[in-house]
Amino acid sequence: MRNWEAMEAFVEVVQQGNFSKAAAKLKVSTSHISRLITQLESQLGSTLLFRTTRRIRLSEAGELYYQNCRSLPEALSSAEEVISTLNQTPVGNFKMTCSTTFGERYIAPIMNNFLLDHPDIELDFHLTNRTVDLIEEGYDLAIRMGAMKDSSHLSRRLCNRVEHLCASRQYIDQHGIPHTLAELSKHQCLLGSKNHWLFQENGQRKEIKVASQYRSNSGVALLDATRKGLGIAQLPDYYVNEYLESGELIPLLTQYQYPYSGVWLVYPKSLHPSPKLQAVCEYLIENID
Amino acid sequence: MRNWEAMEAFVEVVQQGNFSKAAAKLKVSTSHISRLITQLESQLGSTLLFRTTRRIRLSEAGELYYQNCRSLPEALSSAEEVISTLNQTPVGNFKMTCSTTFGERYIAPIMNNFLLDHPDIELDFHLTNRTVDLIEEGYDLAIRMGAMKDSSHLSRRLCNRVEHLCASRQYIDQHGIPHTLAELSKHQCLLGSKNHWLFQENGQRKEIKVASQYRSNSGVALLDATRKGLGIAQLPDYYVNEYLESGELIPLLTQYQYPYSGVWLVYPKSLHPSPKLQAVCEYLIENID
DNA sequence: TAAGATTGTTGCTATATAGCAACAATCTTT
DNA sequence: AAAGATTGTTGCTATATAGCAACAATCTTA
Repeated sequence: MRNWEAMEAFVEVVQQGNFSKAAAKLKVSTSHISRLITQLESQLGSTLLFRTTRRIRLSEAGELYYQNCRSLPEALSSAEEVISTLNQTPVGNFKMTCSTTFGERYIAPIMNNFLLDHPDIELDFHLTNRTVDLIEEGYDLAIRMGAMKDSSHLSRRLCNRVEHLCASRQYIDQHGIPHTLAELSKHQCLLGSKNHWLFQENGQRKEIKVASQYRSNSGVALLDATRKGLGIAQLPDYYVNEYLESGELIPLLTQYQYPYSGVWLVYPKSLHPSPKLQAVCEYLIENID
Repeated sequence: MRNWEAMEAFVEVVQQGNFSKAAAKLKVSTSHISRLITQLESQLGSTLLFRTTRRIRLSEAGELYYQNCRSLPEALSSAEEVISTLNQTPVGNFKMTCSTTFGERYIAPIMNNFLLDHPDIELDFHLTNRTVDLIEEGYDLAIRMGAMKDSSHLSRRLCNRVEHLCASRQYIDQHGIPHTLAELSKHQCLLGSKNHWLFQENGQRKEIKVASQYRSNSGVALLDATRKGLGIAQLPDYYVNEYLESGELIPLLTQYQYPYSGVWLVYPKSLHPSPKLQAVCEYLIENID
């Protein structure tokens, strides 16, 4: 770990012409400056400046060292300033992901409006039902169904979604209506990305693993299979609301329906969230309904 | 005083890909690295890198900061290297001063030989009888008659010179020979740069202030005045030896002659003398006789 | 699948450090 | 010419700091 502070002190001493002014500028004591310079000269094995009690003069080595170091403090300041301006306002590239249908139907319109208000933000919006590794793949934000527990992420509830367990009239006519969770094992269960269904029994969250001969990470495919009577599926309200209303699909086991299958904003853990992330999150929460 | 070490730690972490390797490279503990990064992020008010326990990834702010800072460690290293090579061997510009005649007659020939052996040294040799301010005017070395006491300089004896008090035969015939120091006040005293003469009485150094109607900072002028019988002068042996031998000038008060009126190498105080200074001093002392 | 290895973080403490005050050496001013 | 102001240096001490060890979270390997 090299002696950066001594270098900065030296450069400042040269520019100010004496130790006292340099100390004042750097907001440290002159004794500190004095010791830093002495130490620097020791490390370099070279006298950098000759000093009387009143005046200083650069040695040839000091002149060389100064010429090579004078730009460094400015460079660091400029680097810090860039970050500072980045912190002032939401700007930059924003990479986010969301499940396909929910994204297309709800998130994309909100984000597009957001971009109209924030022309300095570039959006990179990946719609996929794959659960991506945020940090690994450099995402700023994911919108996930159901909260995830992960030591390196934080999450924030975006809105509440109900997942409806349902089947087509045709399927019910053939297989009957299940009345308990246990009865599900006798039915054709159509699974999505997760290999369990979420219910609530006596106020307790309950994850039920069901055997399945059908899986798809596409809600659209799942919905189609359900409508064609291939089995029972648990689908978010925005897929099935219209079919439940029309009576094409029948809600099942509603007494066990989990009330808060939330939609979450998930982002990498950070003590200092970027303005762009904050702005996007606020805007989404504000405009989701 | 800005946080240079944290910046260096950050750059190293980015380049090494993790905290541990960066710590090893910088020869500090990982805990130190961890705290430096945390502290840097706090100061900048921005998360620079997202970290799982196993992997890190730059945030947009981190990427920007890295791009702006990556060259700084190299720059400092290179500055240090320049000084290091400067320390290896005597090189560079060497500015020195000496009294005119002594310089012309003794020092210049030695320095010219020195330059033949050291083509990398550029000499700036000022011959003057003015007592220059070494530090103020940027001199590396002065050659002075008589040691000087000064808190901001060091000195080293180059050789011994005897200052002969003498007068011309013609002057002695007219004014007689002084036999005591007190008698000098009755004589015409020709003064050089200093306004006193140096003697020894009972082993004690003794500076005698003499009234004078003639002063010159030029030894040549003083010698000429002495030879023409204008008065008594105290002159270094290299001015008068030939005339004392020929009998043209008569030595006076030899029992009071100060034995060690030395010639001194005087240079700005420094804990780490430059190789060029050391080389010049050694060479002069080696070759003065 | 489980045990071991490796990662970054945090509490505790020995160590290093920075500031205060006193000092010596000039320079300035009256 | 003398007193006061200002400079850089140094001893002392309160404070900050860096390393150790323990830890939690993950990845690797058998």
